[in-house]
Amino acid sequence: MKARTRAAGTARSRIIRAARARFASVGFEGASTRQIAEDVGVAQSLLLYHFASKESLWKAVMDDLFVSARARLDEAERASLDATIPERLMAVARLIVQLAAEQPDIHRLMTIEGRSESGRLRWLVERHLRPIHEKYIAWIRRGQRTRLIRSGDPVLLYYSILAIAGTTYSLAPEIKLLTGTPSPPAPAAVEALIRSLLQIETETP
Amino acid sequence: MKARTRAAGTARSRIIRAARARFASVGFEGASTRQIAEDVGVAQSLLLYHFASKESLWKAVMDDLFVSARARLDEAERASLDATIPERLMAVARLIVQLAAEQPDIHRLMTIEGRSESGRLRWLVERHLRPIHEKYIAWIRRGQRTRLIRSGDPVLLYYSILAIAGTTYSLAPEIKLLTGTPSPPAPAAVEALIRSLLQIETETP
DNA sequence: ATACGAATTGATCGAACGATCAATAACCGG
DNA sequence: CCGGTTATTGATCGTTCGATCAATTCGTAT
Repeated sequence: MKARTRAAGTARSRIIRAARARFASVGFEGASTRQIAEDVGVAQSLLLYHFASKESLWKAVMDDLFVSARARLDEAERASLDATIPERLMAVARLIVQLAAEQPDIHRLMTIEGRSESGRLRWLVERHLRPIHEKYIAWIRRGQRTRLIRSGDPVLLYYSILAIAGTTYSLAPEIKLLTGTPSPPAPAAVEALIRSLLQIETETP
Repeated sequence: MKARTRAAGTARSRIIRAARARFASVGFEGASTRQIAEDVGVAQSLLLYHFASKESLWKAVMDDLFVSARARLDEAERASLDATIPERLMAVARLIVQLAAEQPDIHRLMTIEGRSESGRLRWLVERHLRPIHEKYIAWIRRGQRTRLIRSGDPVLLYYSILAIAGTTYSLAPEIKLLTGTPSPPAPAAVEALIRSLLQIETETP
């Protein structure tokens, strides 16, 4: 009955992969459904058969991205259930760095979309960002109350984590051109920087 | 002979301003010369009269942005000539935060373009980014040699400064939607975060 | 005032855009 | 092997894209 054919699921998911790359590269308005279809090797009309419109394709890309990201975040949370709040936060930060290194597209997509209060941004905030962000910002607040995390605007601290992790890998081509270094910094180095940013280590200042 | 008419200069610069906003909003490929011309209130053909092509308009936007930014950076350097290296770096960082707050477009443009080793990125790196970045990365190295700045990859540290300053203000719409807070963090708070990131304050760990 | 160069416009080109639709190919339970 | 659902294609619509060009207005030096 509901059994998805192998070929169909494959085409659909390959379209999503190609669309993610295009959207991250040239933005929503700059990406063309014809170009994406050509990347995959299918007709452009197939794209609009699986996804009713360019916008719903974009939403499918974001869903695909965040569903898997949130699953891994939940896993990281469960694995650190009996640690202190700062260490649980670092476990999450470690995964964020890892995700940014694996898929720099995420950060590019977010930076491109976070620019204005568009309908797409509103959709993204309510559907995916709010559940994630509010939880970890609350964590930061809890850590600050017990002086285990440095003081300061929790939102600023949280977005600084995302910023460092994201730009390090999303600007890799620029950094490579600039320094000649072929490979970006190791996740461990980025994680160490975030740890010192939050001043997680000692109990009292 | 060479005297530029007032109206001409005005139209040209108004086109540059509108183009910067559009490029920052929807990227190079997503921006249309017609839309930019409409924003300014002139014919689309005037746009291609002042700038030979869409790409040369983009380059004019970048030149305009970086010429003024570099002038202010030079000024900040001169004003801190007799301070220590870490404090000179913080003077520069302060200005970077200020620039990011005044013109969040800069960071969006850079994130969008820094994505791939395109011709435009190469042009930008050689013409503007390299002279700026290499200087301050060298400053970080000098500060690290005398233990006045925390150890670690200087490139990672430098881009972390840009990342924190940039995303704080370029993602302001997203943060506003998420938290309801109408105004982004004050530059002073961002500057303080950067200072602690570089661990500028004490002499020995 | 007038003549000349710079600024600005409107019309137009071929190409590419998102979207729609009818026709065909592939799949699979009976 | 058949019948119906699903997947895929090719043709086409109206719109918009970057670019070109001739025609027109504007500003200023003479």
